[in-house]
Amino acid sequence: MRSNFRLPGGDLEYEILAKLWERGNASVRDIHRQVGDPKGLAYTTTAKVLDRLHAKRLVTRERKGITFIYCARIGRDVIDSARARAFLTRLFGSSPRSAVATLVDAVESLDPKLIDEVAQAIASRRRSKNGT
Amino acid sequence: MRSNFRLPGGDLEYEILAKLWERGNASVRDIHRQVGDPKGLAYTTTAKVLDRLHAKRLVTRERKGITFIYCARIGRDVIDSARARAFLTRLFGSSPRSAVATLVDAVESLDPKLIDEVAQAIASRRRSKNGT
DNA sequence: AAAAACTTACGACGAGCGTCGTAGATCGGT
DNA sequence: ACCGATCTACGACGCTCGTCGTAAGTTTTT
Repeated sequence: MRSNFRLPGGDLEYEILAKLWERGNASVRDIHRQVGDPKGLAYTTTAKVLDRLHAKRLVTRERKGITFIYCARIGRDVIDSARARAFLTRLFGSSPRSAVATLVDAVESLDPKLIDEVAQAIASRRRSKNGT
Repeated sequence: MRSNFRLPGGDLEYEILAKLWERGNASVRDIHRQVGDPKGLAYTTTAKVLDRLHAKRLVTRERKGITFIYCARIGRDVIDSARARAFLTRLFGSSPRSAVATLVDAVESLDPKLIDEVAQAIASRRRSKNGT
């Protein structure tokens, strides 16, 4: 197989994984305090999601007494790229060309300023590619 | 409420809707021949999806004898924009800035040529915005 | 030690989708 | 009129994900 893990498939999973990237490691309680609780979720919901993340091999966990300390196993860059590619693949479908314009429109409608960042990202990419 | 319909939530739904945009209108059989069958799906699968599309008010249908003739009710532009925004919103999460670079990377990794199209789309957008 | 608080394990439910199978209605050819 | 082909309706199943509740240990507090 290509990869050893499965992507976080939902928003909550991703958000919790993100918190793990941010903190380095954390217990269910920690994550719950920072993610689940503010959303009004039950403690066991947070625990369950962390469990699924573990089943997907996205995180490791280590016992510390009765508690598990979770830790992201896959880097943010890896997941983010894969996720972005997955989104784009779905969005582009069979006609990438026409989807590009739609995508740019969407970026602009979400936040006009972001367009400049896109342009900038492309520009710097080109600089580093074409020597000079 | 904001909108009168629900977005196609899955890839098959979207693909079938796309075929409807392409053809203007079609029966289940038509769509099945062009989408479902090539994928090895059962006829009733195609029918069911068209049914769900109808339940989501994305298509209209009109009886013609015993058969239904389906027709897209919402324009492709509307759906595509909404879909693109939904994707981006999920992808960006709380930090749009950093996600932009990831997105550009992903576009490039899928097809390097697409980057040029993005740049072009942005350029033309700017032209039409800043007079001149 | 007994009670209260906390931890993980696990089953469950609903909703969304892809996917069928079956049932009942209808059409068409012989 | 009858049989087979075709159409729609609908319930079902598997899977994913968010969401809980409960059970069963462990730790802490009193």
